Amino acid sequence: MSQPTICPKFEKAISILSQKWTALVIYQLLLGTQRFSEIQSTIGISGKVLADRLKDLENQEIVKREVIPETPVIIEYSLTEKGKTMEPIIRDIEKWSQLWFEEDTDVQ
Amino acid sequence: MSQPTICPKFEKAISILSQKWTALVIYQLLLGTQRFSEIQSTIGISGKVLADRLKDLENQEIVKREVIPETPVIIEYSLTEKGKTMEPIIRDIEKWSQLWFEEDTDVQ
DNA sequence: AAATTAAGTTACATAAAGTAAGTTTATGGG
DNA sequence: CCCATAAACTTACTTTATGTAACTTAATTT
Repeated sequence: MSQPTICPKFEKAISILSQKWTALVIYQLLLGTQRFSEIQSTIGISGKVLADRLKDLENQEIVKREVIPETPVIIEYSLTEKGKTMEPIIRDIEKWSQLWFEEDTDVQ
Repeated sequence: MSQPTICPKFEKAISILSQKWTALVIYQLLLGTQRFSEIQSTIGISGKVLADRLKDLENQEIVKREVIPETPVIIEYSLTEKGKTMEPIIRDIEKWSQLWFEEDTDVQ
């Protein structure tokens, strides 16, 4: 007998969100446009992995990259419309976390 | 100047959900109680990693493990109350995926 | 006693993430 | 002109996570 199968669209979404750091990057960008170094120091991700994630998210059209020709050059990252529609997901995670991790001691 | 910091409860929730396979395991268990081998063959995870994930989720009290003393022994996994309250998160991901990945060809 | 079955576990291989130093590009100072 | 500075990466290398396939355990049934 054949196994039930998982919707490929859902699997795709999950594969994006289950990459380490992706959800935190999106969470940060929900606060508004940010620069590479801001994201990096706020969430504590390495430059290498952040560059990777931002490229992936750009390819997925979740994040938009803008070059500001100042000196030294500044890059601004922000969410696209597609990215902004992920807000309910992030907010639900936020709400759930507040509900179920009461004390700091629960969080290790 | 000090960097803004991320809520540790939120980070904790994210660290659970951003592990590979975790969301898919929970998604499966939202369908009801399932056995190890059912989860394994439906989502296509290796036995090793599934055993890991189920242990983690049990420790987090998201999943409940029940031994059915038949022969050979059967283990039933299901969501706890805490686990069930993750449903909105999973449903939002599902909705978002349906909205933004229109064609199978988008999904690689 | 050998075979069967579910739920793992183990040993080993590959892929992903972490770390720290280096690169690029554009100025502004000496 | 040459050196320093600063932001955004990149590279080389190490450590951790995941994948693969064979093996283990325990209770039957043949």
